[in-house]
Amino acid sequence: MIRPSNGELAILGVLWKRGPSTVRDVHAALQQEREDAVGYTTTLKLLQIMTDKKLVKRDARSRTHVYTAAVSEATTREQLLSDLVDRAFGGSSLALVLQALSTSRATPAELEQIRRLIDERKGNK
Amino acid sequence: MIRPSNGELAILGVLWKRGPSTVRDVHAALQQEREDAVGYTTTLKLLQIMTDKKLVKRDARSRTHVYTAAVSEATTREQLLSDLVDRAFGGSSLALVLQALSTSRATPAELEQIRRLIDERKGNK
DNA sequence: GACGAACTACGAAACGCTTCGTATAATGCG
DNA sequence: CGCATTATACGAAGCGTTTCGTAGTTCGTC
Repeated sequence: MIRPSNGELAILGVLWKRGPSTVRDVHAALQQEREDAVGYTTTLKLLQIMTDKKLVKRDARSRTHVYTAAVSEATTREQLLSDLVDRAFGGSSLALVLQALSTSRATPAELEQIRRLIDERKGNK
Repeated sequence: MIRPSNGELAILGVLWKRGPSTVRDVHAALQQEREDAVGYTTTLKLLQIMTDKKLVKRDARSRTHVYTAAVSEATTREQLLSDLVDRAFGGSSLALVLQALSTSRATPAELEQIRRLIDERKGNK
C-alpha cells in the first residue's frame, strides 16, 4: 500500500517531473513552487525517511546522493484516489466522478476527452 | 476550510446517514460497519473535538447529548476532492477524472450517467 | 596540507490525530 | 434512599509527520 504523506507527495511530484535528482535539486524545486521556505535539512530528512519506506531509491555512489522515485505516479494517484473513494464517497467511484465533474470548470475540449474515454470503455464491454 | 481527519470523516458519515444522533448511536453505527472495535469514550472524545472545530453541532439540553453534522456532505466531498487534486494531480480535475474512470469498473449504466452529465455541461457553455 | 563550503546523519522538539483510563455527575430502579 | 448504570469531561500516552539544529565527513581550492 502506498500512502505518501503530504510532504512526501510534494517530493515525489518533483522526482516525477525532473527524474533523478539530488537533494539540492529537490529542495530548489520545492522552494520554487511554494514560498513556504522549508529548510534544506528538512528536505534531506524527508528523503531519508522515504528511502526507508521504499518510496524512493537512493544512489549513494557519489558523495552527493541521487534520488529517484520508486513508485509510479499513476499507481500512487490510483491508490490515493481509491483511498478517498473509500473514506469519503462510500466506496463509489461514480459518486466521486460525478462530484468532480459537477464542480470543476472543465473546458468543452476536456469534456470531450472524457466522453471519448467513456465511449471506449463502453465499447469494450 | 473543511478538512476532516479520518476518524472525523467516519463520524460525519454516520451523522449524514442517520441524522441527529447520540454518542451511543454513532458508536454503535461505527462498530457495525467496521469491527475495529474502538472504545466508547474514543467516539465521545472525537465528537467533543469536532464540536470545538464546528464540524458538528451539539444539543446538550438533555443529559444525553445529541449531535448533528454542521458541514454538508457535498461541501466536504468537494473540499476533499479539490485538496487531492491540488496535492496529487497538479491541480487538474481532468487528470483526476480520467484516472478515476480508467481504473474504476463502472457499469455501462454508470458510464451513461456520466455522459449525460457531460452533455448537460456542454449545453450550458 | 589547511580552510571553507557543501553534504549526510541523527536526535529531538512540536504538532495533530487517535486512543483510552479515570474522575465525576446524573438517572432510574429496587 | 442507595446503588448500579450510563453520561460527559479531561488528561495523558502513543504514533506519525514535519521541522530544524548540530555534528561529523568529504571535497575543492589556495
